[in-house]
Amino acid sequence: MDEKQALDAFTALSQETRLRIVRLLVTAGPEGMSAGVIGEAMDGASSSRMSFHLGHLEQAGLVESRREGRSIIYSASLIALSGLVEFLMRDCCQGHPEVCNPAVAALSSCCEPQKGASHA
Amino acid sequence: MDEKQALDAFTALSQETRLRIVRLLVTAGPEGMSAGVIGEAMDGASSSRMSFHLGHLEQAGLVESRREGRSIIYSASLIALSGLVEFLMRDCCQGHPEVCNPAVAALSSCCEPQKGASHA
DNA sequence: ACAATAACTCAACGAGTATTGAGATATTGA
DNA sequence: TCAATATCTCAATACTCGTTGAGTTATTGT
Repeated sequence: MDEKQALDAFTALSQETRLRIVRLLVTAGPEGMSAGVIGEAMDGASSSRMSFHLGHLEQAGLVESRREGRSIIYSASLIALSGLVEFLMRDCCQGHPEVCNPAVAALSSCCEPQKGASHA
Repeated sequence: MDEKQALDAFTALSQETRLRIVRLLVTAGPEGMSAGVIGEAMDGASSSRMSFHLGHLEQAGLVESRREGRSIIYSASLIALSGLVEFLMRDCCQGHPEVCNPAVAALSSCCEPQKGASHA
């Protein structure tokens, strides 16, 4: 994750519809959701609007897509989201681990950390 | 952290100068840096430009300021950054902890997690 | 092949944003 | 109080972004 990628990701996340899409796809997990189903969840957004935002998110690397029949299925890229978090918080505790730990605790609360997870 | 706060934060982070300021302040820790010193680190940005971006970041809740003599000292709000991460990644592993752990590992690598940290 | 469904592409409009430069406010030391 | 330093405020400009509506491409079942 370099600065340009991070800027693209934050730009993508700074728009209401796109932020909602990403959060929806984060909860949807690896199976993802079709563009049409996502559009209905976004107050019935038009197809061109969904296409614009989903394309934006894909170009920013935050979501991935695959075709399944007539539908295109989108899913969140957890790798990209992790990289973004790491980019933003890198070197957050130079000499002060206590100011950084709230972020670790917040993210750890999402799921039980497995001690075996490798450390990029 | 609600949706509006998150959108403001991502908007603030989606601009090159502001993203650099936040990352600089994250590494600077709680002591922070003066507006002038930050401006010099931003390729000598003009004072009005720094004021605009620092004000934007403060309004978004990502940085805090205090006056010290003639200078105004800015520091990153780790609480806000943690809240943002948690908002983005909430419910990231419904039934699939393995897809969420890379994010935890990325952030944990920032500093050694202390097992005592309370879990918001 | 044809019709229906799902999603994408494109051009145009209106709204919001970053930068600049000049000027104003706050603090300090002599 | 005066000059110097540090930062903020404001108006004008150019730039970027989101939405809309019409049209296009891809896939499926008959």
